[in-house]
Amino acid sequence: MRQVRVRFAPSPTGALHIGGVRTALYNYLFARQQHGTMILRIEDTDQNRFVPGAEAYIIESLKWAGIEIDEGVEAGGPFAPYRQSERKELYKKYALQLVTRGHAYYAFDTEADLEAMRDRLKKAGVDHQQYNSVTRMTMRNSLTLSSDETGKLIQAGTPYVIRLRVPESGEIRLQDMIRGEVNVQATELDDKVLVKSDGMPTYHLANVVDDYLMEISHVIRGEEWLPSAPLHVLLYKSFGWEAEMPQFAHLPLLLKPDGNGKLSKRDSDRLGFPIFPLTWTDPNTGEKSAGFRETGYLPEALINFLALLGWNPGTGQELFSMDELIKSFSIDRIGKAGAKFDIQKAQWFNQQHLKGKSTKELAGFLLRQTEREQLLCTPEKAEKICSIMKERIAFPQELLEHGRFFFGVPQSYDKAVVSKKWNPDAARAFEALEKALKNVSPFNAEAIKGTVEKVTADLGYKPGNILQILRVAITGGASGPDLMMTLEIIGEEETRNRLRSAIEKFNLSLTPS
RNA sequence: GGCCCGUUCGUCUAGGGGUUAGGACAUCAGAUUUUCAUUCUGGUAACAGGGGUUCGAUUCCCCUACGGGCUACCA
Repeated sequence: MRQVRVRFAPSPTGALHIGGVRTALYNYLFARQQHGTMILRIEDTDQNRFVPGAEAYIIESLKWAGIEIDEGVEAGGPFAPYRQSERKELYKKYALQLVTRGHAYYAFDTEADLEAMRDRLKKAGVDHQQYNSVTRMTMRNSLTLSSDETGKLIQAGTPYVIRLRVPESGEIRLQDMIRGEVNVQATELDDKVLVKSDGMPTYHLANVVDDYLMEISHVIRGEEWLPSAPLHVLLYKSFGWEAEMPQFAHLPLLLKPDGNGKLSKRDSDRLGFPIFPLTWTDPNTGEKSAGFRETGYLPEALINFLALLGWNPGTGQELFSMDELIKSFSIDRIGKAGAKFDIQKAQWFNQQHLKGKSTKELAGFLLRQTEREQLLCTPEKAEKICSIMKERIAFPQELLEHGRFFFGVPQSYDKAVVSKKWNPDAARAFEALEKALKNVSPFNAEAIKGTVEKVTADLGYKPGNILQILRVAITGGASGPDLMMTLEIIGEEETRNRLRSAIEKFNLSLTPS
């Protein structure tokens, strides 16, 4: 068994898509489990689609997600450079090798020539209008031209591409780790361009050459590459690298939550959830797209969610840490069908992972939020708040969003509860409570509870009748964390203040002005 | 159009020739809770259709339908 070496090879054409994160994750899990190497290679062979900042974005995203790179653009390594644009000359050399061996050829056809050919075939009712073993003999290339003519054209600087010479017949078989055997007739393949007229390799050439050179053992990538996998196999054969050919695993795609099709950026805008790991601003349009990080997702939750989209451990376990995923992961438990992206499940994972955090960690989140808004909060208070808010939140920012009343008098009160529950009895209870609370020492939840019970009992009321309106008086809302703990955190003085001011305001709301 | 891949509750999925087809999210109901959330209990809900093979098919085979991907000098 050879040393496991896998690569994640995105092209820097924009923000890293969440599907890309999953592909990277599966590569990473496999690498770690097999004690192999995880490589990050940047496939920037299309200078037209290059987007500045995209590479840095990819690196930062992977870092945030906890996907560690052993070798690659930033990490370096024995096979540097890891950016294909910096390896340009290399590919040309290999392409020429193919030409020499008769597996590839020069083609001088212009855009118009190609179009004319496709038109002609279309009119003739041919199914695939491609540059292939039947059409190539009608085109301008080194197969139809004499070697003299070819040489002259190249000498003269005529633009040319190098195309793969696909065999006229035969079947190409490939063994996919997820899909089993996949066979394609050679006649279905076209003579793909290997080197473009700008001298850059196409994906197919660069990918195969680099995977060979970098000694990649397993190619784990999205299903969109399955149709061209036979072509890659053919390339390995043409180079004589069959023995070194990696094993392939083509992952099922991530689909739109509703309707059909691949998940795309548009869905994010349309349905209101992120599709990128980090917030991304398109440098060309200035358009901003939401990120999972900024939306409040924990990286471990996103990873957990993504891992289970297309793979399952077979044990029923749903909650995983990265280490657990590494232990349990296996390629043969990856499904074949595309998976719809369900943001609700992602939220659930976030909630679960948030629950798994210690109160101290959560307090850290809260402290950062209060700092940003310049609210006063001690670490002790933050921890107390977090301990009672913990079970109620799905996102860290909800700590403050749902707990704003810990830091100031409510700006408004739940009108429905006030009109329903505010009455002379409640007013009497409030007055009594305000006085009684003064003597509660220490001012803790238990003692407060006792006082509330005593006050209501003395007046002959049921606690249930005033507790809800009490909550509204303190927090403004009809729901929230444990009320007695809330009072403890707010403290005696502030509690009594809010009681007094509530009595005033509630009475006012009773008399219509 | 052609080629390739796929199809179990609304969603993610387990399972596999004979099962009450299991779990999770979502949803609904009940319990707990002063309330909300949590938690607990329970419910609704699926093998795309048609042919084979077989004593028996959701499971194996074929066809159809549907979905997806690819079909660039993009990756």
